[in-house]
Amino acid sequence: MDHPVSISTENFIKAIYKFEYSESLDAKPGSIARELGITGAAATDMARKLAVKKLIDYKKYQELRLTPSGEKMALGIVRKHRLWETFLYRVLGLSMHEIHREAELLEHLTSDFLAEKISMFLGNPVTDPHGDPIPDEQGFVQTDEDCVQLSSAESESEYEICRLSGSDKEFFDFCHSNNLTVGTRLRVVKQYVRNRMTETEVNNTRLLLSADLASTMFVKKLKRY
Amino acid sequence: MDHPVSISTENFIKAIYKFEYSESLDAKPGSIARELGITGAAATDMARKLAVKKLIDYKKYQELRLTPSGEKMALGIVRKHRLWETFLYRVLGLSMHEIHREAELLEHLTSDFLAEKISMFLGNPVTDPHGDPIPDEQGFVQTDEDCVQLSSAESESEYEICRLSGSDKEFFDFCHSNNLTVGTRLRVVKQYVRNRMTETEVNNTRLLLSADLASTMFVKKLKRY
DNA sequence: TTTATGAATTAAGCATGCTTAAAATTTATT
DNA sequence: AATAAATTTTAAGCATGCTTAATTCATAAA
Repeated sequence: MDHPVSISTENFIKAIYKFEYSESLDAKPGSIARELGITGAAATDMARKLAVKKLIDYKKYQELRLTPSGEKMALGIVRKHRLWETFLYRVLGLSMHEIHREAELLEHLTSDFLAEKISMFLGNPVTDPHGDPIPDEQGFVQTDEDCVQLSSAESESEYEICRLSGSDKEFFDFCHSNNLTVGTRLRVVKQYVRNRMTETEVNNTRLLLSADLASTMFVKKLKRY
Repeated sequence: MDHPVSISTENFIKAIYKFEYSESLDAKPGSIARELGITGAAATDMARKLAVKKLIDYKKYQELRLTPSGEKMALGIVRKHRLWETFLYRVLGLSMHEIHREAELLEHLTSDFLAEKISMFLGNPVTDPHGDPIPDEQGFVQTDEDCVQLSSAESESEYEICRLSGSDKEFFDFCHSNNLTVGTRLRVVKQYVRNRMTETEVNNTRLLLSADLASTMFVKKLKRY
């Protein structure tokens, strides 16, 4: 009953998953197409096919939504992706942007069997090096409710970085040169809603971050004791 | 100049490579098709396409032969396969038949970059757990000239197993239950050429091996001092 | 409310990698 | 050497995953 699917399908499902749970992005064919580097026509086409396979719910001109079985598939892919990232980072010592690039490929040809072996080897980690949660074997994600996108954090409050979900080298170069890592403390100065920017103070430096950037960074309110 | 190729193409190239250097197998479309589980028609079709891409030399009704660039590609895939096998065996502790199954998939989505990292991590090994040689980065294979297929070994001579190139569970079950590992000593009693069988004596036991089996086992003449 | 703009959809077409069925060719057998 | 058997090739067809171009639809602006 568990027919294997193509790499294209897996990437499509993964993109929908990503967009479904993003506040700033919608899961319409156009966005998915942009994400995957294909035309909108191809995305519509794929949407129809995946609907037939009961992996997504699809009504014309509406947003794409994963069915339970589609979501299960997405979580399986995300699990493999993040396990590989953790493994490549911890064991082979690859850098943050390298692990993403390699995991992006390996995730598709990794058996459930191998994923378990990797997970066990790593001591069944619950987050990857970015701080992103790793779904468990049953697809259960341990979400940190206190963790919000920096772009929607409260002004004039103290936070601690809990996830840096970016993937490209530029992102990590930026983080590195500003001493931004998981655990770094910062203060949200002001949200410029209209201009889609977030002003923060980190290490005595003011940073004005675009919403695109600020939405890949997750923060948690700092509780002082 | 180094266009990426599909997984189907990689497997096809790899099959030709395997058959080209096998004494008992020919590299004609039919054999390749059988190996890959596709029809002969599909194999002929693919042969024409790969010839256009200058990866193989192909003349109708003739054996398929890799061009230098095809061979380079084959060696790259074999390198990744054997590096993964070694890695999965040593690091994750998978068994002999499991490493083959997983490496068979991973090899196709492994970048040259990652292959180097794995190789370095392992201390640039020159053979995998089967004893098969791992081509180096430039595609150079360190072949052991003394190592021959058991099926073509000399009668009434003492040998030592240097490679067990099988891949399926049954093969390793057989090896295990007869105490056959790399390094095991054996005596070739007689080659039954017509009936394609090899008679050996190992651990005081007579074994009659089919040519199919005996050609996946490589042995080296024992030099006594 | 009408219209303009952007997005989604449909339609037609193409390359890949297969299939089955029929024809051509080689190889083996007698 | 003639014929039978096996293999290879060709031909036609199909699903996948894309493309471009034309069309339809939704929405936001006038």
